[in-house]
Amino acid sequence: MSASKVYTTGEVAGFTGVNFRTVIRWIEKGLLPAYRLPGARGDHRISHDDLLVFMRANSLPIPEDFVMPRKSVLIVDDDQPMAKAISRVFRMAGWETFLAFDGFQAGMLLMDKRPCLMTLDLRMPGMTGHEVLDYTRQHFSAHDVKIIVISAQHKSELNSALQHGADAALEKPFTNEALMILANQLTNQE
Amino acid sequence: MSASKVYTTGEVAGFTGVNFRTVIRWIEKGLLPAYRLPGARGDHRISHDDLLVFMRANSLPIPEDFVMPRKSVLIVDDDQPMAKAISRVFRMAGWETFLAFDGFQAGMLLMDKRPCLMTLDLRMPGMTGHEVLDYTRQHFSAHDVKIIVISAQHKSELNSALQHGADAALEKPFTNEALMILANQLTNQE
DNA sequence: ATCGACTAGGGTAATTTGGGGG
DNA sequence: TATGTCCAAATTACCCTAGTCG
Repeated sequence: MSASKVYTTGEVAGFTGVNFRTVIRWIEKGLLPAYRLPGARGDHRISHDDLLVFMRANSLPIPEDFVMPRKSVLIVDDDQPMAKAISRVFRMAGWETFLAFDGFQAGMLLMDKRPCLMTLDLRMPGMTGHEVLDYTRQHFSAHDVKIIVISAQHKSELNSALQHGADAALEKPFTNEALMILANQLTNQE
Repeated sequence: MSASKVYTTGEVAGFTGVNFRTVIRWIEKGLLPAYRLPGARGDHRISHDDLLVFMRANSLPIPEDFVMPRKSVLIVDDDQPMAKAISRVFRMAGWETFLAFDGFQAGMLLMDKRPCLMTLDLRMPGMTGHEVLDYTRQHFSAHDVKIIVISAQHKSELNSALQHGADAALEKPFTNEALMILANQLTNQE
């Protein structure tokens, strides 16, 4: 149940401040443990733990966002009572919470606080959930944030959101337990 | 990404105006903190922050492009042709430009790219310009971004925006010259 | 004037890094 | 986006010369 997060060569390059070819050479020289995916290209994958050992062994600076931060969630919902209710549930479970009541706040907090989870109400005024999903997925290769879409809309809307990159969908009304189980599932298998 | 920029000895030599061998000697004497890449050669890497401290401690002149990144502007406008037209004007003047067509993109790009200027159309759907202004001002005490509000609205609206923290207002239609003069005024004054 | 320690920078060969096109 | 390969540029260690200063 503790499948550790793995990185591509490009992500490791970002963490270490070198070119991705250099990362491949480290792997080829046996300096950095990695495995390869089946297939013609055979992409390299580097586990979080192996990379940490490598960086420590070579005295490379370790970025703050590399060591897994405390569990934090960005709650995006224009319905403030609803947002606060969700926030309460997460805080009871020991999470750090951030609230956004419009798209602008959501975007700022997402990049500023880098939460590991975002709940997104599909009925946000002035922004379609799909655009947010597409745009988020496009910008988050390394840091990835898990996204739970929440809505009372028709099920097909939620399914559509899943196809646009949401990691899970929750139909209103839902129980606190269902929410937290989903949140923990998504963030534990990092 | 939070991976702060790191430099090679050659780049530091360029910033400080000395030979790269001298940079290596600074490092060897412990004057300038650095780490080394794994491998036979063991290239040195110097972090931006360490270099800044070093240059200040030794009263070295600090190049413009070292602390001050290239002039960049975030253009927030749901009217894409208008946004692209504005972008073109800035790029002609050597600026780096980012475009946001909704509030979410604007928030993300503002925190991610940290532009030194933002142009904001007051008629953004789903977000009132005032909320954006208030919220931005609230979050940007340190990294001040200058804000130009752009609108065809009544003058009182623009004045109201100025009271909410905008640094300048521009009434449509406006000339490219007026825009660039304003942009340069706002970003040149420290 | 010469000496000796120190510093900045040049030359070379071996190696690494990173860019470009497939 | 990632890979393998080729290639040019950058970087290192080592040795060297010239200049500075007491």
